[in-house]
Amino acid sequence: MSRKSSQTKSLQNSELTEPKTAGRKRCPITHQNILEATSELLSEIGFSNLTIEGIAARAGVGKTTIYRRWPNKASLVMDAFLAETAPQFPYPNTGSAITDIREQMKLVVKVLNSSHGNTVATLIGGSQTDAELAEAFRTRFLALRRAESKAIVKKGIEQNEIPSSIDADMLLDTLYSPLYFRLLIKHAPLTETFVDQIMDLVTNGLTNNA
Amino acid sequence: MSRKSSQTKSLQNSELTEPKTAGRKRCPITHQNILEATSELLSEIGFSNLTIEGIAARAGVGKTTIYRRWPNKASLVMDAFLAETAPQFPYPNTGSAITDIREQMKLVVKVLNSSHGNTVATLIGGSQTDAELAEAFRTRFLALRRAESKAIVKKGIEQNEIPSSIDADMLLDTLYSPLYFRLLIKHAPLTETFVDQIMDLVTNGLTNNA
DNA sequence: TCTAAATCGATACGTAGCGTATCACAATTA
DNA sequence: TAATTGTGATACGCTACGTATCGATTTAGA
Repeated sequence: MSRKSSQTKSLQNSELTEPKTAGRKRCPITHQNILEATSELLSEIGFSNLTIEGIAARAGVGKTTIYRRWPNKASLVMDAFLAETAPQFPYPNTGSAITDIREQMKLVVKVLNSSHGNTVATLIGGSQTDAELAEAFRTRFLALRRAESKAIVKKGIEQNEIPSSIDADMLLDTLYSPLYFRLLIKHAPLTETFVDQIMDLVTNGLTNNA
Repeated sequence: MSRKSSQTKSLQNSELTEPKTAGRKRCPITHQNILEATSELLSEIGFSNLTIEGIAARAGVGKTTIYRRWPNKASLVMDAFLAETAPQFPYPNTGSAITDIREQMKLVVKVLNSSHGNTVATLIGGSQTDAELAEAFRTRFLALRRAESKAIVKKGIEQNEIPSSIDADMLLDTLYSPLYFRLLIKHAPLTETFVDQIMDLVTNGLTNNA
């Protein structure tokens, strides 16, 4: 087991405190090319059909270089996905927390209906047999949006739009899960109308016939 | 391309109208052994790690025999899954439709928390890169339970528990998706309490602070 | 009873991608 | 200049794919 000193190789964002050692640097353009090739292939053929050799070929890079920089496919794919998708989910800020959430849900629908949707689906799919990918998806993607959403729920509670007895995780799961479920199963279309229906149902309730 | 006359090979349930031709019969015990080996391996290692050769070895069968009977892995896995799981989701019949659904959701939680849960997750996961598996999962598994559920919703509307304006598919997606989402993402536990919270939220609504 | 048809398990085949190792060369630092 | 590290190329053994072929076995019908 040879020790490679500067090996980053992780699911966290790279390059925090480079130890500054001798030797040739890793080319950042190569890094970019690999991430782009991964993104392209991911949306074209999906996670499980993705091969390191295929990515290397598309990026014009030796596959050794990829294995040197990422410990596994999941890690690479997650980096590529986040680099591309992180700026895609801005949170609106209207006066009402409920309206904020409703609008954000419609934004999620837009993204899930774009080419990114297939990627998200394929990542959740791959997570079912790749524990590292699953962990990366939870901590590096979902947890971030969940934290934002919880802040809005908190605002809603302070503004008396949402009862303080409500469990935020439960509420957010109830609102957002149907979007992901339709993305994954494709048994019914994923539309903005669907968002409105869910939101109306959850705000008014069945007994409060709207 | 040699023509094999009696080849069943489909995602529908086999043996409808056997053309009754000459030649040796397919051994039904072999059939059973293959399905059982598939179920075992599926819950042990998941869909995408499953190999036909592995199944053949476990079942004590030549892999040719499997390829002769099923067109692909998805088809075989779906047959194995349904043979094992079909009788697992009985619908309760209390007086109230809402209560029926609540109890059935708790039953689903039980199943998803059992070893079958891993299988369901792995099937949905595999569906993201296998269109045939996806189609089979929708039509041979989900559609059946969805039909049952819709009947209960209809009963609920007739009994004035549920407003007639409600879209049944939307309602059922809102109720059940969070269960599957927690199964797939594993970001929070899947409990009967969770079911109660969802049901309370959807019946009372946010404004009707329960 | 004999013949044609179909299944059976076993085995071999070429193909693809895995992850590792080794190479000569290039870039960087001390 | 010398030591160190990254780079792309190539070769390695491995596993599973899906197909083809084999002799043996079971079955239906003439």
